[in-house]
Amino acid sequence: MRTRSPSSSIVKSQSKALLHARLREHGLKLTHQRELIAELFLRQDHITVEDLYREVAKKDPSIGIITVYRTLKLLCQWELAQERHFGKGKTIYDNVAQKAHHDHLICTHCARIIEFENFQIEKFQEQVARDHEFHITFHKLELYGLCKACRRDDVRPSRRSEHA
Amino acid sequence: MRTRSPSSSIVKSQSKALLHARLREHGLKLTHQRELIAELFLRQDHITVEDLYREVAKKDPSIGIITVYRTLKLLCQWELAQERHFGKGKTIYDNVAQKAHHDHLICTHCARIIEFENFQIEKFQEQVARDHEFHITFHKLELYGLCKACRRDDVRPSRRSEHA
DNA sequence: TCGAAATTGAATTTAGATTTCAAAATGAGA
DNA sequence: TCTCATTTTGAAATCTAAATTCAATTTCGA
Repeated sequence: MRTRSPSSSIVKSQSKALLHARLREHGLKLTHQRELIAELFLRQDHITVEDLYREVAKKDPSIGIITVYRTLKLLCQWELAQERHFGKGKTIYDNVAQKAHHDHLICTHCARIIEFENFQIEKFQEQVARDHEFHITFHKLELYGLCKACRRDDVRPSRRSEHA
Repeated sequence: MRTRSPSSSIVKSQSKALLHARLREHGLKLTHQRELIAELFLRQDHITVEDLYREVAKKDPSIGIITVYRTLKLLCQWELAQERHFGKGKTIYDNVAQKAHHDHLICTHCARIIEFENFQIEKFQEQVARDHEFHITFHKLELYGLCKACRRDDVRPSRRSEHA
């Protein structure tokens, strides 16, 4: 798991304050479970429930995976997290608290996910929306294919073949 | 369910020939189940397994939903269909046999799906891929928000209703 | 037509996610 | 600080889409 640039103690106090504020806003209680789950979640980029649960369990094995589900759901409501569904598998939760929206290049061979931002694309998306009198609240752009490393390995696209 | 412009008899014979060809290529057998499922699938734009199963059952109630799953999976392998996951719910299968790739505007209120194509966006996607030495095989772009009608209704986000 | 091989459908299984509910924790007011 | 209504928790049960298993059936080349 990648670590963010700010030291984790800063992230920790920031995220705790953020969490506390949101909880108060909604008349909810600050439990140590929520605190730990949110802190660990906000420290990384994107994670599955399973993986976050595993991280949480390292610090406090008494916390159940259901609480992880529930807390992530809360974070989504408050737009600190966002659900993402790559394929039919597990849901991935993106940390959207501390950085701008980004899109993904997804390697169908090694499953590596590369993030990118492209202002031009966003601009044309807005144009499309205007053309249809549509109001965009969020978007998802995923480019699937082979990453640099997997192209070099000359892996022939195992099951899925060309399409673009 | 929308009907395509070509008369269904043309679609039927086209899809039958297409299916037959693909089956032969892969040494698979042409069963009347596969024929019916593929024909009904290729006649529309996008559909869930459940809905396609219901359509199939109208013509032949003896066909099981598992066969619909299996046949759609085959169609995906041959790129006549493409899996799509809007949210965490059921998988939607897109009919990609007869038309160019398109992207989607998705209304989070009424669940209406508007298709669009934008050459400029595709161009910049290619640029992004080049920058990362990535080879794109396919992509998914979904713009979520409120459609024209739902904006006008000044609706507050409630439960989402049926597909248009 | 025959028979090997593929396919089918029902039942079972898997896996992610949600619901239920009694017990425990939280926090606002005294 | 203490009390107690309210919220939250964790385990188990449940739900759902989808995959797997397997005996019976169908297909298709010889």
